[in-house]
Amino acid sequence: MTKNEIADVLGEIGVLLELKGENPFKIRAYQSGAKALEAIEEAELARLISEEKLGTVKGFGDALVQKVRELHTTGRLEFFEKLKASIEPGLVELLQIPGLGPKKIKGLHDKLGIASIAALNEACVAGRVAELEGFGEKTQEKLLVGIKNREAYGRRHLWWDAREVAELIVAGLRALKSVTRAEAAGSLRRGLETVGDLDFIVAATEVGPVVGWFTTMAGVKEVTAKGETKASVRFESGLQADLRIVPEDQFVFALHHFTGSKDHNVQMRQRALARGLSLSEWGLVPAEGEGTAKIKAEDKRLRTQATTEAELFAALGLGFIAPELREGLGEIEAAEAGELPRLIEAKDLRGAFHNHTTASDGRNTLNEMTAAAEALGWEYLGIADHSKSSYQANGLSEERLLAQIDEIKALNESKRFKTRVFAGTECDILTDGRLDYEDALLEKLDYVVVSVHNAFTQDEATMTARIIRAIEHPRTTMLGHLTGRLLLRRDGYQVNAGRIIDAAIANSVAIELNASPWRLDMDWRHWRKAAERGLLCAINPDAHETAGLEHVRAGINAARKGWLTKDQVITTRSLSEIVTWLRARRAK
DNA sequence: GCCGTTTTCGGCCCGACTGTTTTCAGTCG
Repeated sequence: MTKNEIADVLGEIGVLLELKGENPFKIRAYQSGAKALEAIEEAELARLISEEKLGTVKGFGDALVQKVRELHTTGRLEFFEKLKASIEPGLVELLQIPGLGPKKIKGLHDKLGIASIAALNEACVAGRVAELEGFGEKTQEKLLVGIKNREAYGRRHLWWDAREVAELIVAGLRALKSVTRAEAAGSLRRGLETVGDLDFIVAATEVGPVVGWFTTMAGVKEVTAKGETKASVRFESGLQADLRIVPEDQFVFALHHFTGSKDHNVQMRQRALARGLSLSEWGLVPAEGEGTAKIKAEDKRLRTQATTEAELFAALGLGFIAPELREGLGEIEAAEAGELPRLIEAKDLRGAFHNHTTASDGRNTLNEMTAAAEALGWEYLGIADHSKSSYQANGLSEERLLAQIDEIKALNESKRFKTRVFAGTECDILTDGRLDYEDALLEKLDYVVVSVHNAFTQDEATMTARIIRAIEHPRTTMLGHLTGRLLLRRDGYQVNAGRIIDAAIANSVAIELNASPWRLDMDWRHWRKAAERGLLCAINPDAHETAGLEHVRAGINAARKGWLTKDQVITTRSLSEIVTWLRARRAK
């Protein structure tokens, strides 16, 4: 069984144990085990298991080591199967209804036999839920609303879309007279590829006008909460936004708390406790110990003062941890050791390689795309239109590609733009791993991006071998979207990422971080280790129109989440360095 | 189930909110 499949099983065990009313810390152990597993590479896991070293990884004790080993070697886990059989499958989906946790679900199941959302809906409508002990009219009403909202608004939103909305809201909040500070927090600030809802933290001298503006801004469909210090609204799109207003001296603590992630916060609080301090959204105060009086949060003399997050981290002996790194994946240890990466920034980018024009399925011409790249200050723009087999995308025949090469050559010679254009292709990887053009034609190009666009249902071994064969082709420069996933729409094809990364490193082929907001592929979770081992990243917007070039911003985000530095990203290099790099690759 | 400058047991992050109760359990972030 693969690493990700094992992680899924561990996560599922956590959910099932939750429904069983198990010890929350046991549940957490499974969940953190699942998460830790995701951060390990496939081959690394195999090595740890065969050398019996998995137990040395933080979070894996005897029980988890045994279970992971059983799953890895046999693909099954008796414990899991028995557990699954002991719980009605419908109960799991009930956890998705806000207000329902394991205890209430157990009550509903034991007393009313409810084991599905449909059955819950029926019981609520019939008024049977309100009669239960521990439930009431209001709970019943809330559950009905929750069921309805789940259907209408249950989905997450692309980071890109959420960011657009959030930037307008932050600007609006900052423009209010009583607002001294305003920031977006949550998974949006951490740059996660999809966002559940928006969180805004505001410091203000007066609460009323802020809540008033927030609940009446354009696009608000429904005000779901409105109080003294917080408010929640829902937009037409289904996106929900929460506002929290705090005194100025608490702003940094609230911002840090609501930025999360949860795992990061847990580790930060543990660290605080180890130093005799208690960290919360309200501040950093001496922890209550045996026999000491309860610390009043209002006692300012005891509170740590911080006006920036850097000061908050410093108070716990840490360097500033960028929001993108706050996933509880080792950033605190790195900060303590002074080994945080100097993360790539948007201004570091000098160009990109994977872009389309009207020659295939793009919506802007070569000239328009080049003008747009020049406006962004890019030193170079790579054009990689689809190859002939991508018939649905108007892929280029040999003749048309040759004509495009000439067109690009003429454009460069005309010196019409400061931006240098490279002639490339997004060459289909055929089902058996061969490339879609003959070598003689590929020779004429500055570079070659290879991508999978068909036969998505091949099994993992076949797909992996197919891609590796393409990577081993001497003319291949970089691999396009590793999995072909479309966020919130479809999963990627099955690939063994570890083996493909190995092959790319061995063949000096870069892997693309496709910056299209609905791709962000290869996933940020792979990048840290892959880059440490020497894999080069190319942040490519996969632009199909001029506006699409700006998607590199989403790619920068994902790269930062993957701990990438400027040096690890080829598209930060200058034009002359790129020319040298491409020439060296062609000579290999 | 994990873990150890309070180490092999007894902790494990913290506080608000809600709805239900009449002092608090459950849920949420």
